[in-house]
Order: sequence, then structure tokens, then C-alpha cells
Amino acid sequence: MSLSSRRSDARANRERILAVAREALAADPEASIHSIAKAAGVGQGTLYRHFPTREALVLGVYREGIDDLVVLASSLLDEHRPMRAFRLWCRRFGEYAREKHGIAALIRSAMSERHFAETYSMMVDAVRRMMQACSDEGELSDPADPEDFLQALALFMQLATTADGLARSERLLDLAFRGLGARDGPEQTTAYGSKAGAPE
Amino acid sequence: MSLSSRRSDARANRERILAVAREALAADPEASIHSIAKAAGVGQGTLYRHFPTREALVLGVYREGIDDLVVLASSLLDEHRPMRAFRLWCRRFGEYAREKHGIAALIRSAMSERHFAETYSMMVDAVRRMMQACSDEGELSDPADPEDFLQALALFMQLATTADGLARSERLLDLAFRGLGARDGPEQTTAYGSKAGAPE
DNA sequence: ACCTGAACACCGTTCAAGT
DNA sequence: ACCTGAACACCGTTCAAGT
Repeated sequence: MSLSSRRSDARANRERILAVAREALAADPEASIHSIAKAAGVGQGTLYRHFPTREALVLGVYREGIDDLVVLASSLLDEHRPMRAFRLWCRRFGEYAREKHGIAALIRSAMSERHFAETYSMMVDAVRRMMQACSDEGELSDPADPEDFLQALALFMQLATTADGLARSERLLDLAFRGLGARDGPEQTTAYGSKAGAPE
Repeated sequence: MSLSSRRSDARANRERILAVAREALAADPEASIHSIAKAAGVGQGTLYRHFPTREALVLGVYREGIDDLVVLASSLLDEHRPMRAFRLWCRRFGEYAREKHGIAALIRSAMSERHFAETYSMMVDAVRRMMQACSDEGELSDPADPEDFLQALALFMQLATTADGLARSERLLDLAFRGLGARDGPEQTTAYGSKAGAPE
């Protein structure tokens, strides 16, 4: 029993570290490992046992939200015309990136990270599905590589730390959509009962 | 005379620091201040006397090249059709960014830096002039804010550290140009004798 | 006036020592 | 097996002391 209680302690430590890190990184994306370990009430060694590198910790913190985004892509595609779904998803992604400051840089670096490869490829697939749906519906005449577009999104979001930057990132997103040859679906179609105004 | 020789020594120090930093930062964009000071044969304090912060040093190193880019915009506009000039300039900017790794991040942060404000606004103006010329010639149907576009350029160039990233940054640049509604000028016009193939 | 370089307050990461 | 926290090798920056 001592073994399993040890292990459950370790498990609890891991969860506590994640919870503390989630909060600390939201408050300050450059919060130090020392401060996170201290706030979690563990030694730095313990933190490193669970997350062998700073990036691994950040990954652990953001993975959940990113998985949510992948799921969101599907449900938006079910509920809206493809282009509207795609745009809403990008907006949601932007909001998430603004909360969790580090995510944009993370997605950039995560491209090559082993441990994040699966989650990353699921994101790329989500973008691919949305883009494909838009193409199929003739709402997008000039599709690009989904991974390219995801990377562009992540880059734009690096700007969204200030109010000005946020506005700029949205304008650049519009520019990118124009680059894709996006034609917003026939909003006058009342079939979906969308008022086209208030999103969410 | 001791005063002026002091000052000329200081001046020489400054130049030497810049020269060494230029090389060191090209080799490793994260080269430390300590190592640069040592390589320049001065104490850290001396380096800090001339460049009160790391960013100031990086700024000093890159300013010359950036000024060159501003001048280049004008000469390209003289020699080529506007859209061709614009595209060539972006390519040249990309090459410069690949040599001097730090420049993309710099342009992002320099937006708000007092000491860089003048150089930065000259860059924005260069982009504005090229965009305007394209518009005037009907080669660009959907112009964007020049500063937005410059920031997008700087972001894309953050990708260009690897061969794959470079290719991606070029695809994203194409995407952005499509977003601007870029129509490449009538290349069949032989008036300029361009073979449209090999650039440079 | 200008320079030096030890020193400071950090950082991410490691590892001997404990339980 | 898991944890602790001092210690290491850095970093950018400062500042008393020299000339």
C-alpha cells in the first residue's frame, strides 16, 4: 500500500503543479519554474521529474485547451456553414491565445516536438477539415496548405497581447482569408436562421 | 587634447563593439552581452555605456541594414513596375532577415521603442509608397494598412530560420499578396525587357 | 570622462541526500 | 520510488573603484 500511496502522491503533485502552472502562466507567461514549484509546494526537482523541461510544462498546461479547440472545429462545422464555422473557430482560437499568452509561440515550437506531435497534427487536421468544407461549398476559391495557415494564425496571435495588437491581428486574419479567396456564404439564406450579427 | 583622445577612444570602442556584435549576432542571435564585450576587449560596463540595453545594441547593429532596405524600396520602384518592385523588396527583406536572425522580433518590438521610432516609420513609409504605387497602377485592388503588412512580413520571417520555414514564409507571403488583391503586372509587356524568370 | 570587472538578482536545470 | 533544495552555469544589468 505504501507503494500505491507514493504513486498517488506523485499523481496529486502532478495535478497540483499543472493547476498552479495554469494560473501562474495565465497571469505571467514568463513565470519562472522556481516560482511555480514554490507555489505548488514542491521542490524544483519534483517539478522536473514530472515535466523534464519548461516547454513540457507549458505543453501540459495548454494541451487540454487545444484539444477543446479541435473538438470545437467539428461542432462548429455541424452548426454553421463552413466559412462561418472556419471564421468563428479562428476567432475562438484568438480568444484562447489571448488568455493563455504562450500558446502562439508554443504552436510554433511544438511543430517539431515529439510529445506534442499528436496534438499538433490534430490541430492541422481540424484546419484541413474546415478548409476542405469551405472549398466543397465553393466558399473558398484558393485554399492553402492547412499547416501554413495554422502557422500564420499562431504568428498573428503573437500580436494580440495589447488592444491595438488584437485589432491588428484581426485585420491580418481578414487579409489571410482574402488570400484564400474566401467568399462568405450567402448570409441571406434563412435556412439556418442566422442573423449574421452577434457571434456566439 | 587628452579630452579629445579620450573621446576618440570611446568612439573607437563603440565602433569596435558594433563590429564585433554584428559578427557575433549573425553567428548566434542569442550571443550574450558578456561574450560580445569580451570579444570586443571591453568590460561589460563599457558596452552598457554605449548601449544601455541589449535591445539598443541589436538596434545599433541592424539599423544600417534597415536603412539600406528603405533606400532599396525607392530604387526598385524606379527600375521596375510597382508590383515587381514590391515583391522584389519583400524577397530582399527576407534574405536580410535570414542573415540577421534577430530582425523580425526586433521590428515587432521596435514599433514602440523611442530610439527606433524614426527608422521604423521610414520602413512603414517605404511599404506605403510601394503599396500606393501598386494601387495607382491597378496592380493591387485591395490595399491594407502598410504597418499591418510590415508586421505580417516580420512575423513570417520568424519562420525563415530553416529551409522548410523559409519555403513556408514564402508561401505565406504569396498568400498575403493574394489577400491584397495583387495582380502581377502584364509581364508580357516587353517594354521593360524582363524575362520574368530569374529574379536578380 | 571613460573604463574595468566583481557583484547582484535572476534564470532553467541537475543531483546528492534524504524518506 | 519519489521528493527536497542547495548548487551550477548561465543571463542581463549595475556600480564602486580605478585612470
